[in-house]
Amino acid sequence: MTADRHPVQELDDVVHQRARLGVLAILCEVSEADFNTIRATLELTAGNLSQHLSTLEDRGYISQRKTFEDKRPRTWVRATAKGRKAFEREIDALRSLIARH
Amino acid sequence: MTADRHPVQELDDVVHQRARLGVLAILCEVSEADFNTIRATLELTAGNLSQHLSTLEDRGYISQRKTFEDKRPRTWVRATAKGRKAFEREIDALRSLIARH
DNA sequence: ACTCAAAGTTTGTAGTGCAAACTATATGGC
DNA sequence: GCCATATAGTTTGCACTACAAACTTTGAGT
Repeated sequence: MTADRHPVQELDDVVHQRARLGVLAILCEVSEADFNTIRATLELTAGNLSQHLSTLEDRGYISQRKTFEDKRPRTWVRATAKGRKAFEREIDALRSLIARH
Repeated sequence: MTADRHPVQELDDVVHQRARLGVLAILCEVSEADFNTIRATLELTAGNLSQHLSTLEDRGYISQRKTFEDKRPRTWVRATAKGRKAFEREIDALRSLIARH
């Protein structure tokens, strides 16, 4: 009788957060997205997004690429393999949560 | 061109939290559960669960029924209609998130 | 009586999430 | 040229949250 864990226990706190979940969701759809597109899509303030990206980067879930386009700074973001895996795990956990329902 | 909102924007912060999501998930499976069963299922400390239940109660998502059984206090918890609806909305949002994937 | 256990609640602290304020560069009037 | 406004973010400061440790209360064992 293995005490099966409840699906919510498989959730990663870094991933299971509204803004960051949105960021990873976007970055798992497209290979790369720029700061402002993410900001607008999720309707976050720039400051808020900036911090969440740092958190995700510190965890190795995303990478940021700072470029200049038309002499203006522009930040491109992409999910790392680790980040994609973490997102997959979240999705799996959510799937089993929904499946129970 | 309606700027469709991203699914994560539909997530309710009170519901979209590991512990509370677990509580609601359990309470939407069974009509009533007692404090310690929830605590053990989700592997939460009593103090932690106590607070999350208060949060959910303040929001009107659950109701608590304090009883005495064998002269020992025992707390029974159930989801309110409002709580079930909130959980449904969360599930719907998660479903569309997963669907995109 | 004294100790241990059960069932929670309250309290204190560390961490998180958010927007306002700030930095830096570019563009448009005048 | 210089000031105002815009763009693209980062840093800072505060309010809130989440967690566990400490506490409360009653019961059972010896």
